[in-house]
Amino acid sequence: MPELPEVETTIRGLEPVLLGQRLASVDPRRPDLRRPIPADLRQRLTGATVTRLHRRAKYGLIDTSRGDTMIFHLGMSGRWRVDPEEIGTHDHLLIETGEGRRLALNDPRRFGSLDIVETEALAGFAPFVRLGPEPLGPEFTARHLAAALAGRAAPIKALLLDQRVVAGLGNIYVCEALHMAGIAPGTMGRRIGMVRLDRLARAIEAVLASAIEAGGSSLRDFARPDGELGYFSKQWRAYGREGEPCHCGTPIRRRTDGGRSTFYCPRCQR
DNA sequence: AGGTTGACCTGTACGC
DNA sequence: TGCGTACAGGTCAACC
Repeated sequence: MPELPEVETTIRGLEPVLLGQRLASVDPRRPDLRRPIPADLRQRLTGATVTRLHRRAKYGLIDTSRGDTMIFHLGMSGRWRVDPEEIGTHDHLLIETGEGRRLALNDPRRFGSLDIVETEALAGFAPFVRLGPEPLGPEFTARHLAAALAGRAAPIKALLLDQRVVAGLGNIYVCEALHMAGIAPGTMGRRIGMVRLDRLARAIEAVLASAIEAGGSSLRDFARPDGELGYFSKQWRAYGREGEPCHCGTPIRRRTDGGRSTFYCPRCQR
């Protein structure tokens, strides 16, 4: 679930619960997820007030009045549960706010992460150092793609999954953007000219924007205690649609690249 | 250096 | 019902 639009929607859903609130308790339930959870995370957050929630790539950022930022990554299976009735085995971090709201970071596969860094030092946080531009920001253009893909022989699908090229795309939205742009996933990066790169950049922006909008339109569902988000209406044109007709009528195909499924239309995507 | 592969974890869906 | 297999939205280290 968690690619850029899902993290963005998560941040927007957490905002009404956390923004301006004092963190009455912050309780890691295990020492690590994908990597160790900083031992001082609890102490640095407890009693602090949340001043801002934002996002970089697929990372959620929670700033506090003490000059710290908690950084969470949802991995493959992470989500925040709001006011859960019970705490389960995969609730790895518990938070209670000054007004008694409770949050649980739930992540069965534990591919996610939790970190805390000084807000001023965010740019130096190791996973951020080499990230490419935000796809919905001003630096992301066809020109940027041209520079990033110059001389690259790897397939465009792999290049778009590389967070150094552009930050925040995952398997679903790469498939969707390539389908929308009419580019075959196996095309070598260096073989894509400016006209198609321009189409690709706009497709990426459009796919992400509409996914965020779809999430945002049902944000009130976020706070359901079961944690089900309910807004993943499957409006995908290619992803998960093997055998179903593309808008051109040709059945969508699925293949495996580097262990990941790729969905594409063999007629529309060249 | 760039490109590719496998490992990390658990849950779920499906075929027999 | 039970068992085995395939697969899942992400990174990152280790290899050619």
